[in-house]
Amino acid sequence: MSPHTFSQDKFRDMLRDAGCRVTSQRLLLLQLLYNCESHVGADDLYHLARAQDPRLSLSTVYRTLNTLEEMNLVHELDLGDEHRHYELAGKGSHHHLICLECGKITEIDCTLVDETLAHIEAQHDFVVTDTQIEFTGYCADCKAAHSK
Amino acid sequence: MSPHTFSQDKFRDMLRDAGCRVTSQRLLLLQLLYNCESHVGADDLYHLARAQDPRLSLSTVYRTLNTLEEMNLVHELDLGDEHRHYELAGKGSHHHLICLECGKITEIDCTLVDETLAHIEAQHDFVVTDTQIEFTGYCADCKAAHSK
DNA sequence: CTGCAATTGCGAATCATTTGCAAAAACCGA
DNA sequence: TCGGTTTTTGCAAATGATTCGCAATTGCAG
Repeated sequence: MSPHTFSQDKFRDMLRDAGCRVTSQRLLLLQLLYNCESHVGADDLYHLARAQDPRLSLSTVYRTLNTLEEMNLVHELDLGDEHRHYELAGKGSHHHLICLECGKITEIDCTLVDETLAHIEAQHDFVVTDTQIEFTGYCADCKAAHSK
Repeated sequence: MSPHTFSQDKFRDMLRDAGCRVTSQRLLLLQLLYNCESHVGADDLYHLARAQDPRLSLSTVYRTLNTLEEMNLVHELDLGDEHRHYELAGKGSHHHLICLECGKITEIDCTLVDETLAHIEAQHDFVVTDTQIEFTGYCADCKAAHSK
């Protein structure tokens, strides 16, 4: 039993409900995404996964991530970074503060966003299915150093 | 005189003020960015530019875009798309509605955003230098077709 | 006008992500 | 439980966007 093993049955059901096969690779990746405090890159996930299943390939990580995205089990984040990040759907918000100096990414929660969203939907006759908000700048630790 | 030729002198000054050399390539690219209704990809810009200067290279487009970004004359947008988009700083907001069906990107303006921003800065002791907000979903034209 | 440093163009390199294909697994029904 | 069928996997090679090395060209200060 690895640390933090989550009921595999839940993942099994999620996969079946979405009409796709339950494989050990998919279960493992879901498990890892679940254990992650927040978003991970495909490559990070690959290395984490290899620790438990050394035969798993990077293509499988990408393919699985795409599949999970299509069935809305994970969300894809396009941070300003050079590669995509992913997070299990339902965990945390999709709003981030990105520090230009140290690169730290902080997840934020903001009630005003819901209001904004309602406003947008009404005004533009648009159905919003996903929201991504990023504020780039300097975090508390770095802003002093930078303003100098 | 091409249509919409904007005072090249202004661009010339912007470049000089930023401490970099004024080249015909940079002026051309700035001009094109200025004429664009909104954001363009590097490749789009390359093709537009080749129409006027067939010897300009794609590397130059990328290099120029990066230079202009560093001096804050253009903003880089990371839409969910597979490649980056750019827009002249000061033009339009950085908030977009992206339709998952037809791919149309609509720029939006939202006053609530400023409020949200002030809130964030205060609460997280973070200095925001750039904001990027994306709402993904289905536009007026596509939502009927999709909900079926 | 001259010389040096910044910029360009070209092609080759890189990096993340995707794809083709044969082998391996999962699932459905008997 | 056992095949047969279909989906998934692993591997290696392909792709597409972006960057880099380097020699040739250009901008600009003196």
